Amino acid sequence: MSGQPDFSSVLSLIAEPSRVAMLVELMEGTMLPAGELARRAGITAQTASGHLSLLAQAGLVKVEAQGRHRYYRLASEPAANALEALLVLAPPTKVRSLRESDALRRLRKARTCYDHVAGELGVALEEALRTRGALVLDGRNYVLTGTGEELLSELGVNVPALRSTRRAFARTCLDWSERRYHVAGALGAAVATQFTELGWLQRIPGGRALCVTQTGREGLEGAFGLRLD
Amino acid sequence: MSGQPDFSSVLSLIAEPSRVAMLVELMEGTMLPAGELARRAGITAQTASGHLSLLAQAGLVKVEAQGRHRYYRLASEPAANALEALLVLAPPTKVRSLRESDALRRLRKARTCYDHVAGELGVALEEALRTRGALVLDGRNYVLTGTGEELLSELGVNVPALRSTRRAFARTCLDWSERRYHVAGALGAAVATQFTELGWLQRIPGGRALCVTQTGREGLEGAFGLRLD
DNA sequence: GGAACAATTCGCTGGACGCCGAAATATGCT
DNA sequence: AGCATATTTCGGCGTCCAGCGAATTGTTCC
Repeated sequence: MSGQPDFSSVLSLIAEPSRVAMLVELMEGTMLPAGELARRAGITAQTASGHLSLLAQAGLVKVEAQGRHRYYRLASEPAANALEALLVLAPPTKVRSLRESDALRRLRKARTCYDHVAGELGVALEEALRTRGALVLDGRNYVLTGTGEELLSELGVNVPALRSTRRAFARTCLDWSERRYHVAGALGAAVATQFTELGWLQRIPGGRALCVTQTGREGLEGAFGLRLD
Repeated sequence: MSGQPDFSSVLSLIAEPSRVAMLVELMEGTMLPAGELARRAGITAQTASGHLSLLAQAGLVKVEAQGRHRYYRLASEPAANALEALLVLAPPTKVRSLRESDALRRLRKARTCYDHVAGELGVALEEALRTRGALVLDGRNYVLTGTGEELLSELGVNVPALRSTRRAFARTCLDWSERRYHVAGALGAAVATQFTELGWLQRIPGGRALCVTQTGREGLEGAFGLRLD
């Protein structure tokens, strides 16, 4: 009846509890895969997929395909602004449980992404390798230079063996906590394995979290000049 | 699992078509009786009554009884601000004016956004200043040139005083009705105040609607070459 | 090639809610 | 008092849609 512009369609899209939960997760500015968003919103992957499809169609989020993952992020600044304005109206913020917060912080620090190193450590490692001329970005892949092969070989990584496998040698992988790329593929996996072998990293069973040992701190600083907090 | 602040309850309340229509009507600042709101939203009195009851319960509107009428108005400044921010998300203006409400048309024309001028007037003002070389866009801010400072000083705006305040000098602000930028920040507020002081604009107390006086029309054309419909 | 995993599409169901008709309450007018 | 108007409450009806199970597509790993 009322010939008003359609305010409510976008608003009701945001209003739905699961959807707004996912949008809030994205407010941080990070990109998150669909499955992770589903988990955080407490819904199944199918439901989340439907929601994300609608949000993308409305131009609220944008998606970037990365292998079998699809990373979502907030599309526009007005969207973030409106969400912030809502904070004023929303009832007082409840505090997240400390346990969750700790887990999240640990994951941010260092974790495995499938079989390679991600998180701050993974990103820092990638950056150190590139600034040292050991690694060069080439589209979705990395090229390991002679310098890089020498450096990693000294640490016990058998680079020639990796090149002969059918698995992609060194792929870029997008990090959800850092929103930057790190090294995946055969090389990434081998580095993670070798660092664990050297006692630099310890995997926390049953999760993706990684722990950097004291030996690891020293080793990483010696080999790559990395200083970890 | 939902450790989130409860965005969705407030937002879904706003998102409903009939309710947002009534809220937009109230954005003008006037108080309206329940029956009038029902008529403008194109619903029956019973339905509107239910909606208004919910909105009042959520603290978005307040009610004042006068005789057998009950006058509703927006409850708070944060509520108006949140509406302003949310409307930015609405899809680009469709076929304008199928049967657009008078209130909405007035808000489109000229209104205050927080404390500065928005709507067609705000956008036209920004455009006039830029084409005259008085204002230059610089990311999220504007830079006022010497020409601009001279121009505004002639109208009685104390520009140097504005620069010494801690508030951002001149920010861009996105307009929901025009989908273009206008001038906010200390400068935007000072301009709105000064224009009101000069008798060019009249503000409806407690509301966002602005009225351009005949003096204002002449003054705006003389100073900025603005021709208003 | 086959298994595993991420993500999407489809079909269905149960619950939520906007809407109005009818009736009730409250105020104002004559 | 009697009638008209303004608003609210109640009960039901119809619709919309979030949610999940099942099946499909696409990618990675062995």
